[in-house]
Parts: sequence; C-alpha cells; structure tokens
Amino acid sequence: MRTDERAAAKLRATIFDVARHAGVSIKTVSRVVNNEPNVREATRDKVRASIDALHYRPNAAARGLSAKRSFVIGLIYENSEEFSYTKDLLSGVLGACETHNYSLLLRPLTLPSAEVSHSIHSFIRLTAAEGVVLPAPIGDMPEVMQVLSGLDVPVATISPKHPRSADISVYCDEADATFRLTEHVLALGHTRIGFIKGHPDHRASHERLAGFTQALQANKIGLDASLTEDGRFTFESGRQAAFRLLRREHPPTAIIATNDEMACGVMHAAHELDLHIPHDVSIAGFDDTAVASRLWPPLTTVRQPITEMAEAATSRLIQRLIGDEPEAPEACSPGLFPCQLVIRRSTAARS
Amino acid sequence: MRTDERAAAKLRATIFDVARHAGVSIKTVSRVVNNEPNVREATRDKVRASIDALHYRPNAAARGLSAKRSFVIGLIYENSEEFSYTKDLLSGVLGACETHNYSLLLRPLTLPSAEVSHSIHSFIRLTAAEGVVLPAPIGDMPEVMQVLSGLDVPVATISPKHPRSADISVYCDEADATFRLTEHVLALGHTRIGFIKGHPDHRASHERLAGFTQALQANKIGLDASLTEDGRFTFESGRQAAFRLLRREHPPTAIIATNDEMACGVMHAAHELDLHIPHDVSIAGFDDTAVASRLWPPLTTVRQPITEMAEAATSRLIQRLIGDEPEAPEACSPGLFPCQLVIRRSTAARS
DNA sequence: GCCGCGTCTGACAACGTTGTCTCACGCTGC
DNA sequence: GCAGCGTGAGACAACGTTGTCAGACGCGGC
Repeated sequence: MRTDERAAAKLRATIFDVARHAGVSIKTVSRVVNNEPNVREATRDKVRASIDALHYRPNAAARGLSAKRSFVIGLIYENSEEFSYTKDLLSGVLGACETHNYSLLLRPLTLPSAEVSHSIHSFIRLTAAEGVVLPAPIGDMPEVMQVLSGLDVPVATISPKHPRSADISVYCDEADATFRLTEHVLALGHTRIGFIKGHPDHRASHERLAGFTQALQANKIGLDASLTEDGRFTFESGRQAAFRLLRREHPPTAIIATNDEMACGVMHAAHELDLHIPHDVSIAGFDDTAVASRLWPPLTTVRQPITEMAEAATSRLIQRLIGDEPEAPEACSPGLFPCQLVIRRSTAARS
Repeated sequence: MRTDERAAAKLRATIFDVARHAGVSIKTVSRVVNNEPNVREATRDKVRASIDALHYRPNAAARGLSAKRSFVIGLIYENSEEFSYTKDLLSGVLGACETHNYSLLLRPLTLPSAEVSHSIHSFIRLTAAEGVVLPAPIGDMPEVMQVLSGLDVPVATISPKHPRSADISVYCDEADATFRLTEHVLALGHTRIGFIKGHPDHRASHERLAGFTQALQANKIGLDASLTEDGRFTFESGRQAAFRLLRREHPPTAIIATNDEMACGVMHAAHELDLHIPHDVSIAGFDDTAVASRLWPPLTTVRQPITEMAEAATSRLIQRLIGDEPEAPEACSPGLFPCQLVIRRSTAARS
C-alpha cells in the first residue's frame, strides 16, 4: 500500500500496479479503461476504484504504440491577419479533442506557398495524425486534398467551396446571411450600394456575392456591376477598393465589404477622404471578428458560430475515426449552421 | 527493393527496414538518427542514404515509450480577448518546437478560475509534457508554479513579474519603453497626461507605470495622482477609466492606456463624448496588437517582439531538457528584449 | 607475437499498452 | 446428466524504439 501510493505520487502507476491492486489481470484493467465489454459490473467497479486510488493515467505512448493509433488530430490553418477567426476555430477544435481524449497538433501555413504539399506530407508523417481539420481556404486546395487522400487521412472541412455529403464538413448559409444584411441596408433607404468581393479561392466570396445580388433582385433594384469591386479579404485590398468606389462621380451611399478586415480598410479610406460614417457612407462587414466591436463606429456585420462549427466538425471526424458513426446519416449533427446579423452603428439611414 | 519501396510508400518503413537496407544493426541506425557518437563516418553516410531512400521517420510513440520521454512541450495561456498576442506567442513557441522536433500541446485557461491547479495537474499527467511555457500572467500565479514544481516540470516564463536568473524567462524593458512613449507625448506639448494602469497581477502594469512616472520626473513635471486611473487590461475597463478622466473639469489632453485593448475603450469614450482624436485628446496604447493599425486614427503604441521572445524562451527550455545548456550562463541568449515605439496618428501636438 | 585499450557494432531486454487466443465457468435445453 | 453456447478473464506475443552490456576489431607499445 505504501509503495503503491509512492508510485502514484511520483513514478506514475502503471496498468500492472492497478491490476495487482484490484486483484485482476492486466488485460481486464485495459478492458475497463477502454470501456470494452466482457467485464462483470462488480469487477469493473473494483478496477475503477483501484484506478482512482492509484491515480492511474494510461501512458499515451505505450497505448499508441500498441494500438497502432496516435490519438492525434491535426489542424492545418492559414496563418492570416484574421486572428480572431483562428482563435475561435482553435477553441472549437481543442474542445472537441479534449472531450474525446485526442491531442491536437497545429500546422500553420503561410499562403501562397509552393511547398504546401511537402509541408503537409511531412506533417502527417511526423505526427501520424489520424485525421485533420481543414478550415477555409485550405480545404479547397486540390494539392492538399490530394496529399491527404494519398496518405489515407480522413478530413473534416470548415466552409468548403463544394460541400459533399459523403465528406465531413460544416458551413453556414452565407448567401442567406448576406441577403439579410443587404436587406437591412436597403431598408435604411440605400439604393446605390457598393460591394467588395473576397478572395475567389474562398467559398465565402461566391456565396456572399450571390446573397447580395439576390437581395437586390428581390427588391427590384438593378445590379450596377460597376459598384462591385474585387477584393482579397485583406485590409489593404478593402481600402483600395473603397477608394475606387468613393472617388466615383456618384459614389455609393453604403458599402458592404465581405469581411471585417476589408471593412476596416473601407473605414480608413472614408476617413482619408473626410467622409463621415455613417452619415456620408454606411459600412458593413462580415465575420464579427474582435475588431468589429472595437472600431468607431462599431461595425455592422454577420456573426458565424465558428467555435461551434469547428467543434462539430472535429467531433464528427473523431467519431468516424473511432468507428462510432450513426447508421442513419441524417441522424447525425447537420453540417449547416445559422448566421446571425449583428447590427451596430456603422450603418444608418441614408441622409 | 520492391517491398522496401512499398513499405516506404504506405506502411511506413521501420528502423528494422532501414537496418536491413543499409546492412547494419538496428542499434546503429538508432545511433545515426539520434546523432550519437561511436559510428564511423562511412557507416553514418550509408545509413543516412538508406533513411532517405526509404523515407524513414522514427515512430514517435515507440521512441517516447522506450526513452521514457514524451517530446512534448505544453503551452498554458490565458484565453483572453487579446488574441493577437496569443497568436504571436503561438508562432514563436511553435517555431522553436518544430526546429527541435518537439510537439506542442495547448492548454487555454479561462481566468479567474478556482480549478487552475487541478486543470494543470491533469494536463501534465495526461500529456506527460516535459516542460511548459508560461506567458504572463500565468507564470505569476503561485498555485500554478507550485503544481509544476511539485510535478518536477521545468518552466519557461514570458514577462514574469520577478524574473530570477536561475529560471528561464524572457521579458522586455517595458519601463523604458513607456518612458520613451511618455517622452514622445510630452514632446508634443502635453503636460496633463492621463494614465490608465493595467491588471495588478501582470508585471507589465507596474513596469509601465514606473516608466511613466520616471518620464514625468525627468521632465520636471509633477505627478498628478488623480490623473492615474485603474484599469484591468480589458476594453470596458479602459472605456470606464477614460470617462472618469474626460469628464473632469480639467480633463487631460492626452491619455496613455497601458495596452491597446484599453486604448480602444478610450477611443470609444472620446467618440461618445464627441471629442476629436487627436485634436481634442491624444491617445496611446501598448502592445501593437493587430487592432492598433485598424483603428482610426491608427494608434500610437509600443511593439514587443512577442514571437521572438516566445521562440527564445522555448528554445532555452528545450535545451535545458536535452541537457544541452551552455556552461557559461552569460553566453546563452539574454532574457531581455528591446521594445519599439510605433508612432501613428492618434497622438498629435497639443492644440 | 601478445597484451591492453579505445572505437565501433550488435544482441537482447526493457518500455506500458492492446490484440489474439485460449480456457474456465455457468446456464440452457434435451 | 450432458452437449452446446455465451460470457468473463487471463497468458502471451506483438508494437518500434532505446539502454545496457558484451564483443569484434584495429592499433600502439612492449
């Protein structure tokens, strides 16, 4: 007893110690730890008591070695300006990993890069990750998907361009959200609305543009193509696009940028042109990143439940790895999540 | 040869395959992989060639099991609003881990919490992390340090309150940086300068206040204690402090907030009171987080090389774990890093 | 030619867990 | 009473690496 406690305190009790303490075989302890069948309830309780008494924790390395599994999930993400998005993402993925006793290993990617395939290949080989989570736009890069399917690594994508029901993926109805955002701006009396598109590699860009044009149509407002500008989801691309819009002879009275980062750029351009927000020009963004509420005036935007989405994607990925999938696909959690319109003070009635 | 390549492509070559391919024993391959002595250079080259040919990667689980090491570093951080700080931190720690072939495991903490000790204890027991990196303010929490030293886990702290030379820690001369920031504001003609302190648990708070008062003294300006307000490093605490300062009969013409998040709050308060920045009131922050350059006007602030600091701290931690410490402590990389004053448009000459 | 010593290499037993196989036991149906 | 079956439990061999120890080999000194 004395030595058992010593072992618990310092040297980490092993499964062997637990087995001896409970008076059963090593294998039986293993069965209890892994919730396997074929253990009498009384035995199970006895073993659990010993586990608690000795503060036994399974050794991850030994378990991985023997079971030929790593219990590792990889998260491959773009190391972008949009820090808040990554933070929410991380919270969700990490949460799911913890509840399923998986470890999370990170691989940030600086895009564009020619070495993406190689980087991912060596990441998987080194970490032996059992599955990876791919937020946009990584999940839309053909070379990435090719490497991963070649390595036979299951994947969960977040906001992919073309969600296929066979794959694990989560996404928002961003078209609908942009539709509602546009309706909000239209309701304020604006008819000349500038629109700044995002990076064409993101699903989000196309969805959001579609929602915008649908809202115009629904309100019988012709689409003035010259009010739609290209952007790249970066601050500077938003700023440049805003300059092009605001320096026109008949500038728009409202601008919808397809993410908050670009909306920041629009605000800067407006300030530099001595325009008042929202009096001279209303501005809206998308994503509700941390910066949106810090700006003045606070930014009207759309919130996606990133953390929840990431958590759901990761959970489903792990369930597939464990082989614990519900038979009926429609019974499992859906891939579609709702967006929420966040109206703040950067949008106001047309003056 | 055929089967060797098959193994490389799919089933992961083992050390056994490499040994056979090179015509040496398993142990010799192990020695080459771990850069151990007592291998003839010719043999070493032969083995390395086989490793490349078979794309051999050591199995982390087996290595950890046998060597009784986990090759895991833990990062325990506060899951705060300020994600930009965490992002830079993560980049640095991750970079160091990758160069030394360690894995990084994350443990975000939501403070304040009564379960910190327990959370960290189970984190270490579960992950078997060999060492942990503790950014402020985690490294200053007595219960955290107690748990970790009880578990015999080496620690590297970032911006600790009391850096001790025996420990591994990195920090900036934040007093000096605040001194220079204050001198900049003074040089613009401001004499009534409001100051918003940070959370008392952070080393940063005290350092920054010290630098501020030193600058006033050096310029023969008496410290008006009523112009120094309490803050908590959060947006809302900055906003409230700013209201208290700006609603005074003789409000300050400049406000120094001790981080960017609070500076955002100050800006909001100024806007809500219809004050123009920087015409009516100059505002400065600290940290140069992502939001600083997005605000209008862009925020004058101080940049700490967080990524470099985190990388250095982690590298030194791993070197200590490997037992690869330089004999002369003064020869190793110093713990003190320089700050950089970033002057933007939120500070201007007193009108 | 032989001894001693340092340098290089290999055989073998851990490391802590899980997978496979086998066996003991108790129950059912005749 | 006994075959047949399902269930609970254990013995033993992996898993892929490193640590330990023993031995082969080459070389200089006598």
